[in-house]
Amino acid sequence: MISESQKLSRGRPRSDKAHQAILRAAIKEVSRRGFRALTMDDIAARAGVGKMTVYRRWPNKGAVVMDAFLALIGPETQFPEHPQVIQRIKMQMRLQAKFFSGKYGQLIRTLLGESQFDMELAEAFRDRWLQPRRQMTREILELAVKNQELLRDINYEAAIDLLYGPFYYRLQLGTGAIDQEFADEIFRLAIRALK
Amino acid sequence: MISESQKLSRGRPRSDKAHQAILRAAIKEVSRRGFRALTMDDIAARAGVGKMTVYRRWPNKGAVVMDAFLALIGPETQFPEHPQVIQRIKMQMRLQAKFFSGKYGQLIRTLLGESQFDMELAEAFRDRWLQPRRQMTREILELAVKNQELLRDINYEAAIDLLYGPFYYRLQLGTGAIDQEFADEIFRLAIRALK
Amino acid sequence: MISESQKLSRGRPRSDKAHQAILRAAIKEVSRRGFRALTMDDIAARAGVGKMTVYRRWPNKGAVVMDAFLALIGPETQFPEHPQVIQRIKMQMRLQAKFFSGKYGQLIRTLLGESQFDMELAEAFRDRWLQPRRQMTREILELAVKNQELLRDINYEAAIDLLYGPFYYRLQLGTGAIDQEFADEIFRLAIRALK
Amino acid sequence: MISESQKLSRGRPRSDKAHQAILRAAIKEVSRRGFRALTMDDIAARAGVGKMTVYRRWPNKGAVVMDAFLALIGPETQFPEHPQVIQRIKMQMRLQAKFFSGKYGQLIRTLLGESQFDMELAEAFRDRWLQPRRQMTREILELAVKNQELLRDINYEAAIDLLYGPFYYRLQLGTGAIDQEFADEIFRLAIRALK
DNA sequence: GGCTAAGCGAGACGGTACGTCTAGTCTTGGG
DNA sequence: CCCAAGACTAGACGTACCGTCTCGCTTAGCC
Repeated sequence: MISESQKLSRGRPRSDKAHQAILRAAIKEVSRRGFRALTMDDIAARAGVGKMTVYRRWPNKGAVVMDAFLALIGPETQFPEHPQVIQRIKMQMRLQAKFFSGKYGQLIRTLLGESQFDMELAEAFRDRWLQPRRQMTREILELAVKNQELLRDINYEAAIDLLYGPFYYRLQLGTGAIDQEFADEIFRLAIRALK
Repeated sequence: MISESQKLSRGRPRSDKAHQAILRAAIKEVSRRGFRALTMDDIAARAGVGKMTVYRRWPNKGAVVMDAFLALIGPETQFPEHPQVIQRIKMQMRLQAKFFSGKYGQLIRTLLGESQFDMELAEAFRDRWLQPRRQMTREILELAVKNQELLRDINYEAAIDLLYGPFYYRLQLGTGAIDQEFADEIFRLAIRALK
Repeated sequence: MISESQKLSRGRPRSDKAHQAILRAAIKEVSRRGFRALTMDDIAARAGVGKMTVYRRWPNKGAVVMDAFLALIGPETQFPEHPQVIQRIKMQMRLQAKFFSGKYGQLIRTLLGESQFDMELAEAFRDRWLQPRRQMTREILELAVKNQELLRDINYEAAIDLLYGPFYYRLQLGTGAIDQEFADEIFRLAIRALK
Repeated sequence: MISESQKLSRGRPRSDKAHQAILRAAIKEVSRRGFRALTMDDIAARAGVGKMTVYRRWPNKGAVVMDAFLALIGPETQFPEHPQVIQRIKMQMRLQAKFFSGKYGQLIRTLLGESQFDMELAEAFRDRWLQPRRQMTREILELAVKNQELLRDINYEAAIDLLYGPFYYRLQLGTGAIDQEFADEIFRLAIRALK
């Protein structure tokens, strides 16, 4: 936790309005022009903000766009409820398929690509996007094991890689469509491997 | 073949020495400084070559490095022979695990990352690196089906994604080690799904 | 006088301590780093004062430094007494020579240079530094005329320019040393022209 | 001398067209907007040139404008011919008065002001603008001495300071008009001191 | 003794220019 | 027509400073 002493900090407090404006501008501009063509000047200008205000908060455009992405669309792609627990995974995989092939698929590819050149970005992607979803998947798998829907003694990490690896593979390599059919087939195969 | 028409071209022929020097320089520099920090000037200077000479042959640094990569390490990671055909996949997956976690893993990550911003690079990666390996895998799977080592009616594309997706996933996302244990586990699960 | 109307102002009165601290900081920092490298942030920080407190009192760093300069060294370089009135000018020119070639010569150059870009600063320099000295010189010259030490019908403005122009010329252009010898020679020539 | 070996230098030679365009742009823009408001981007844009091309040749805008000034108007303000040699100085002083009070007077003030903050600039001003004129003046004075128009044993440096100091003093301090009357009066007084 | 207006230190704000860097192209003389 | 060298245009980068604004907090004089 950041200590209370920082609450006592003096001087003008950072503007939340500027913060939000920057995130909105980042998403808007990255959608309009793509990540590479996007510039910090663009973001600042579109947000009606000085460049320093952006750099005070984020070290580079990758970090801005990552934060914007996570703030905006993090809350989506939840695991829907379902009486039969492993079906929750299937449902979420269908959502993910739709998500990856839609307008944000390109954005994820971009962030993932950029992460290869920026360790902090990679860490943020892992910790704030990937891990929460892996954790949820793991809990569901554990429950399914307890319900005897799946084998005991699953290697959970490998199992999750098997379920989701193919999605990111197709997203990045473009070897085929990411649609409901694909999601269902991967789900079918992976579950077959675990049952 | 395009060679004959080039024989007719007038003027000084392109120097193969320069070509090789550029590829060597690209590999050397990309290893030393990383892809992002690498510049075309670096490559040209290290190769003792004018920048024009590089641009005459490749449109940007991604393309140079991709070519250097494929020329250097394309021949490796073959599918070893094995009497039981699906074991050839297992063997190759072990090789791939070693390869991905070694010094060239970083390079692949980089090229893959850069591909997200450069369609031509992505295409080159798909066509010259990925597809030959997928094709080989497919032929082996088809042979295994014929030998009744695997089920009939396999969705080959999905099957290959299931086998290799987890490798690229771990390579890019860094969610775990890529070692022989991992390779064997993914192989075991995927084959179990197909048998 | 404006003082009475200010007495009526309500609220917290301006802190004289802050005022003095700013002037001291300005002199200290401008000596240490030079005028160009000096920033308002520097001055405020060194004075232990908010930037607002500086800007409430002066419009820019030129004005601060000018005030600091005049407050600090205004009282110096007086015209010494002498029974033969024109000798007072000679004495003062020697003082000025010492002053211009000493540590404050650089500061005057700087303020004069900055004045070329700032009308208010130029005005302040003229009205608060130059004119009092020109006025004093004029009175001495008039007295000398009355005493028949000099010709009647002197063009006083031109005469003063002749006396002091060479000092500022050497100060700014650096064409030679500004020492007692120089002062005496200029004095000798100028007086010769007026006698 | 810069050695001949530089003539052998390889690569594309610096473009004289760009060089001239930059100097023209600098003069045009500095006249239009003033020195402070002028920016390197302006100069480059107006010259149709990349910023690097400007920075490759000059370290800052002061240096560009100084070079532009000297290239453009250096050739002017010569010493006219006259049968009585010291009259040549009078004539030149009238030209200088016209020059200082005209459109380039402001530019000289500016360069002189900027020189207070930039040693190289000050040096350029001294060596390339001031010294040639001082040298010419000195030669004329020496000739006048030989012709017995002036006293023997003149301190030439002080004499030149006496002649020209008042011009720069009025230019910089604005204590009065710089017109023919002023020029003639300063000339009359200074020559009276030397005769 | 409480009210209220202005000043206080701190530091974030919008803006602008800086000087550096890289990309990809062009221009030399020479092979 | 290719080569090495290096200058070219274009434009993003991240830093610095400007002069203003916004906090929570004094510090006075006036009721």
